Amino acid sequence: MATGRTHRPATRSRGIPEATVARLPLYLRALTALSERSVPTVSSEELAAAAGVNSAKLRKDFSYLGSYGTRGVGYDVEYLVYQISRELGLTQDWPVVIVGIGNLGAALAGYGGFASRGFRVAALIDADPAMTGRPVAGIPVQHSDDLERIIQDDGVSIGVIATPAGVAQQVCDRLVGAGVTSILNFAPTVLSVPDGVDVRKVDLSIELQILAFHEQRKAGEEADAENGQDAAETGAVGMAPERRGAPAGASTAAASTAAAPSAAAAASTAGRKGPDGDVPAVMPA
Amino acid sequence: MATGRTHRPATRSRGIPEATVARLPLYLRALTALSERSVPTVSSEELAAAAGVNSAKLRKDFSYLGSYGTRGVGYDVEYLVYQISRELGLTQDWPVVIVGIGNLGAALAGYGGFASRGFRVAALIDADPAMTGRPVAGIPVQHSDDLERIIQDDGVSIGVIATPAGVAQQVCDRLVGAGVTSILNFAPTVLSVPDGVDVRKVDLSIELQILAFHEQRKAGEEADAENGQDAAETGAVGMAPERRGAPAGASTAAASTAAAPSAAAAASTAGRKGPDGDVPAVMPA
DNA sequence: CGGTGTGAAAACCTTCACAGCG
DNA sequence: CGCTGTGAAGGTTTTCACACCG
Repeated sequence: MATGRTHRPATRSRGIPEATVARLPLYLRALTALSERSVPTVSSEELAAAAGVNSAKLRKDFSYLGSYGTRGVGYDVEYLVYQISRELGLTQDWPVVIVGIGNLGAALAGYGGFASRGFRVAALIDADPAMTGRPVAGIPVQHSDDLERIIQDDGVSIGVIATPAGVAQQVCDRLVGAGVTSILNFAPTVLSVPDGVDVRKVDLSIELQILAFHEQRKAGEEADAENGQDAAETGAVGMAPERRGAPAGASTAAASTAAAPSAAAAASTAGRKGPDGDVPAVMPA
Repeated sequence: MATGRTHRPATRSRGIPEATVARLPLYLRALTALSERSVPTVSSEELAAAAGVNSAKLRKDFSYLGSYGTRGVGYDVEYLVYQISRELGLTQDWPVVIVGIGNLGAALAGYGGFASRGFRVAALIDADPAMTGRPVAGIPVQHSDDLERIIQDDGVSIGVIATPAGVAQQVCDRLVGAGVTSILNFAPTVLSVPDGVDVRKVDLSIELQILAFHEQRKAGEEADAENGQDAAETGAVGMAPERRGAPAGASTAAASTAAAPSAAAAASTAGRKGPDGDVPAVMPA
């Protein structure tokens, strides 16, 4: 799903499938909510609904952890919370450092969901000397010169990168060099890391792009009386810009973190709707 | 995956597999970078490396879009940028509203990766009157009373929810009611939406939990000379807090992995409805 | 020759449906 | 009876490997 390098071809013997691991946090969240409301037991059906999956999947997932339910009754909420927490490694405390204290880094620093799950923000690190010492979410920002020392002193094994893309790889290298073996990357870049280091990435714009894909599809369907496709190949195959010379219009912007415009720019050449600001993007019925 | 409800059992005829759609943005990013460096063509091998996938997968992915390469040569960078952009629906402008302007909402508002891919932040909306009118990332915050009007006036079909979990569902309902058909949810809650509405979620703490799982596994491996598993079922079945009526005496719980309180501990002590809960990045409702 | 495009095989994940147990 | 736990079926995704073409 997100591992940068790291092949891990098959999870060892008692391996829990990746897909299952990725859902355990969902179950845990739903269970924690039930626990707060002092609900003692829950059926696979109910819990599945609360977690947004179907019950067969949930039961199969739990079957990888062991037989923790009671037939005819359901699951003991507290017991399951404990089992899943343990499986996820949340019964221990994980010190985490966040590197890059911009808007996003600050948001992460203050995110309640970390602390409540055993993740302790051990340090905030930024390369800007003007930030040094300033408290963000109650934690003083430290200068990146001290990165290695901080990692080692606190025994940090998980690092969060929230820097601009341009420096993400070198920050990553330093983190890894200092002993970090898991990285959560918010910078829109592919990080390369040695074997044994896990990388997961979160790219805010990727999710939006996936939504746009489906959104576009919806729009197309409406007007798809006889037209076979999304006008994909209908008459489009030959309508690309100019293959060679390319538009190259308003490139080179070097916005903040992100890459470049060009994507949408290329479109302007083609026959699509006007790229102006009033495109009626799928009006509701 | 992330769809809250929405079955979509099979993508229609000309359907591109979901897994492929999810990777198109990665390719696009890599291609955009090449385009900026004026690289004219690229092989599947090179592009795959830049995008962090393997080349067979990339070629298969592209084969769903059509035959856009040249055997013996590779792919024309500009041409591919255009084709992928079009496929993703990025050749048009997508107005987006962000609801909940806390730390995270503010970070999203200023995120360069949106604008550069055809997403225009049409409005920032918050329920706190004190925020109203205040510019964030250059855009004035509007009050949530005007939510419906804003959506309709701007023809917004994509909404981003960055509110606390507690109000996410009602914000969602209002967005959908006003015509939004795609939602990107940052609140740690399962949203339910009517058919035809897509929901994708990003949960910052889930990614960390998945990392913790693997991190724990690494730690276990080191000391795994003869010990079969993570002590998972070895003798652990009876070692939960108190199970139902089970004689809690057995095997001193928490002896192995646990020992440190935190997530599980806090949860099992019942009560706890406290402070943080699951709020993403702040802000009152 | 070099590299794409793609059937076919393998791996993985989800769903079904029901045996079996509390 | 009700609900878990799970083999087996079905579907999707990844990988292999090679035919084919510029």
